[in-house]
Amino acid sequence: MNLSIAEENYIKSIYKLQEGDTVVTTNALAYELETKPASVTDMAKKLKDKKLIDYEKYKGFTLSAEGKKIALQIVRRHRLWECFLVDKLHFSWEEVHELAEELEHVRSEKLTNRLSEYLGNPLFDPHGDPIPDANGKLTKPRPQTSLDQATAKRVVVTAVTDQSTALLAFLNAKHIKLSTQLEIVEHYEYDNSIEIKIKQQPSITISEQVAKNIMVRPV
Amino acid sequence: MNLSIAEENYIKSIYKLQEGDTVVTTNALAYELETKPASVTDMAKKLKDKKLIDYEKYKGFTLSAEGKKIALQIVRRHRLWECFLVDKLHFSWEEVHELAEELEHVRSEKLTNRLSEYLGNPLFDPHGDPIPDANGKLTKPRPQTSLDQATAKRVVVTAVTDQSTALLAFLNAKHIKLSTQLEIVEHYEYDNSIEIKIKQQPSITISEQVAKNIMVRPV
DNA sequence: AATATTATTTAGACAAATCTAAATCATAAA
DNA sequence: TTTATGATTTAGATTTGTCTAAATAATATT
Ligand SMILES: [Mn+2]
Ligand SMILES: [Mn+2]
Ligand SMILES: [Mn+2]
Ligand SMILES: [Mn+2]
Repeated sequence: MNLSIAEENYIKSIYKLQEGDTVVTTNALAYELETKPASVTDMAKKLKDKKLIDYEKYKGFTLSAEGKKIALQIVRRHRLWECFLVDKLHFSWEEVHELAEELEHVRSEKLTNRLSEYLGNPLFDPHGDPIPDANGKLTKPRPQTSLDQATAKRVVVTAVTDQSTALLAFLNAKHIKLSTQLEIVEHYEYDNSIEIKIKQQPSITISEQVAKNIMVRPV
Repeated sequence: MNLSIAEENYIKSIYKLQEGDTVVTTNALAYELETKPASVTDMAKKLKDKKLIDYEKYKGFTLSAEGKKIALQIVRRHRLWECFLVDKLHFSWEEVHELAEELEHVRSEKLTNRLSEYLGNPLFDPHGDPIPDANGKLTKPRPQTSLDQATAKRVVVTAVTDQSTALLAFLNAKHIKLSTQLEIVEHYEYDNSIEIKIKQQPSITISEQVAKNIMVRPV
């Protein structure tokens, strides 16, 4: 199966939107890929012909087994490159997504596996997302809740849901990154903002919107 | 200047063929890029419009100053990725060209410079070719001759001219790589074959064709 | 149930990159 | 200097991925 970069991007986005097995709609995918619904319909036909998606007119689409396999390979490459950029080249986590978006399209199993080995076969990328192994198997995600739902007093950051540059830059400015330990000082009912403290630093208050996008686990 | 991958490949190939300032012909470039002369003419018009080459119908072409600058950036990325693949991921030198052919198209100065730094700002790639610095300046190539012209008795391998997988695989099998020290034992006039010895190993005889493509310097 | 709204598809067009076949140019040979 | 050969360009097509505008289907509202 020889896929173009465009086809790979579609496959990956369908995978992302589908979460489990929800049907993906034309408009949602167009929005995700910053393209137009008409273009999505065109591509849907191509991917259906290649048996990578199940698709009936007006009924939305989901990845086929083969499509899912390919999606996991792309996601694997994407997340491994993100690890490389952060761990080895010392990029900060909000910079790496865009670069990985291109690097992920270099299709070489040997390269991918060597890279993984070189990085110590990491299980999670810099944003806390699990990295599929060479067989496409995902590590079971660690038990986690969003920061606004957390009940424990001391938590550690495991992931960031919204990976917009804006949020990641904000977190960077506040020195909140993956594995950062937070102490939840106060939960203000008025606007659901949360006061948190990172050890050795003065406590800060973050909005509900931010807290919703920070995933944490106890201790 | 936003170039497509195809345009970048053309620029790089023109750079390669032009060596100094020789005019590049349509057919030569078509052969190099494994495409057809008609396609080259089409692209020549585009690159001329973008002022990356000087081109008049039927007169061949050369890179403009801007084109040369871009070529050097692509070459820099290509050779740095080759270093990465060999030094860090332990690929052998005959495998890396193809992968670098894709990785070179990720255009990010920051990534390129970080990668260079990470590798210790290497001056030569795994095939002995010089790596342009961030300003496009090339290290003066070391004084070298092809193995069949060498006069010194003991030489060290500095580059390989023909980078076909076939030759590189042959050299690999004979344990000849960059920086390998060779002792020239005998030069047979009959077919211009050369008997060489790598320390600790029985001597071997290589053909003139191979010797012509191995560059060496004394000591 | 009829109508309005929104989602999706179709029709037709365009740019990029390629190709084949035919035409044209440059030049080497006679 | 004419002719033959090879190199190069042009004309016209094709594929891929995209778009706008119009048509149609699905769904929500009255
Ligand atoms: Mn991508
Ligand atoms: Mn990520
Ligand atoms: Mn390339
Ligand atoms: Mn090289």
